[in-house]
Amino acid sequence: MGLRADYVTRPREWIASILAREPRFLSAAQIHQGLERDGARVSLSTVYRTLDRLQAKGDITARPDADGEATYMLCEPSRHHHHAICRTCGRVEDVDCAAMEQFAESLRAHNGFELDGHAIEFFGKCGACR
Amino acid sequence: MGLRADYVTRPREWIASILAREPRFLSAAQIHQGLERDGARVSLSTVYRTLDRLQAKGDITARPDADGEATYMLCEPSRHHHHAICRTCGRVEDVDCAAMEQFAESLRAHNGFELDGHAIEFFGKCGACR
DNA sequence: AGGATTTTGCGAATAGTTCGCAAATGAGCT
DNA sequence: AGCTCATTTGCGAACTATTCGCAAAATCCT
Repeated sequence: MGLRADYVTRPREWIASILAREPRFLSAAQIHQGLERDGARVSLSTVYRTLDRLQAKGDITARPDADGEATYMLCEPSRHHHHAICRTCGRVEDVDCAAMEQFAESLRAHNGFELDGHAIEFFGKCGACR
Repeated sequence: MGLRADYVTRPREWIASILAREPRFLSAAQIHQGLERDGARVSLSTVYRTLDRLQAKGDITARPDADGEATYMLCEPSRHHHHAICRTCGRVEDVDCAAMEQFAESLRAHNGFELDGHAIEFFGKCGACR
C-alpha cells in the first residue's frame, strides 16, 4: 500500500524555474503566461495545483495583491522576515527582522531601497478575547 | 448642468450604521447578512456600490482578507496608522505610528493586546528603479 | 516493457464582483 | 402635496479567479 508518491514532472519543473528566476509575487495567470512565452504548454489548472503543492511544502509564500488576486513567490515563510516591494517593478527584497528599529536607514544602506510607505498588521488577542 | 449630487438614501444609512458599530473588517457578504438580520432589504449590488463610494470618499479602508475576499472597515486612511487585529474575534485596534519602536509593549499597555505575530510590507523604489 | 499510481488537461462548476437597464427613490421647486 | 428630473436601486446576466471531476497521459518501479 503506497504512501503518496511525489512525481517529478515537466510542468512542475517549468513552473519552479519560472518562480526561481522572478524575485516578485506573480499571479497564477502571470506564471501561465510566462510558461507560454517559454513554449511550455501547461494548463492553468496545473499551475494552480502546483502552486498549492509548493505552498503546502513551504517552498513559496502566497499573498493576495491589492485587487485580491492570489500571488506567489519563492520564499520560505519559515524563516521569519519582511518584504520591501518596489512600487515600480515589484521586485521584492527580504528585510531581516532585527532591522525593524532602524528600518528605513537599514533598508537604504543594505538594499538601496528608498522607503516611501509601509503596511503593518499586528496579530494577537485583544483585551476582550484573552 | 448638474454637478453630481449625493442622495441620502436608506440603504446608505443602513450600511453606514452597520459599519459604524463593527470595529472589524467585514466582507460585502457579511454586511449584507447584517442588513438582513436588521430587517433591512438591500441588494448585494448596492452594498458593493456603496462600499466603493465610501472608499472613494476616504471614509472606509478596504483590504483583501487571507482568501483574497475584499473586506471593509470604517477608518480614515488619511490619518496614517496601523492595525492590531485580534486573531480570535477580528476586532481591530488602531496603533499609532509613533509606537512603532516599542510596539509590543505599547500595544499591551495601551490596548491590552497580546502580540503574537505581525505582517509588514515596505513600499518604495528598489536600487534598480531609482 | 508492463502495471499501479499520480498527474495533467479539459470543460464544467463555483464564488466574488461588476454591469446594464428598467423601476423606484430623493431633491428641489411651486 | 404634487411634479419633474437626476440619482440610486434591484435584478439578472456577465465576468474573472479559482476549484473540481474524470478520462487520458506521464511517471515510477520492477
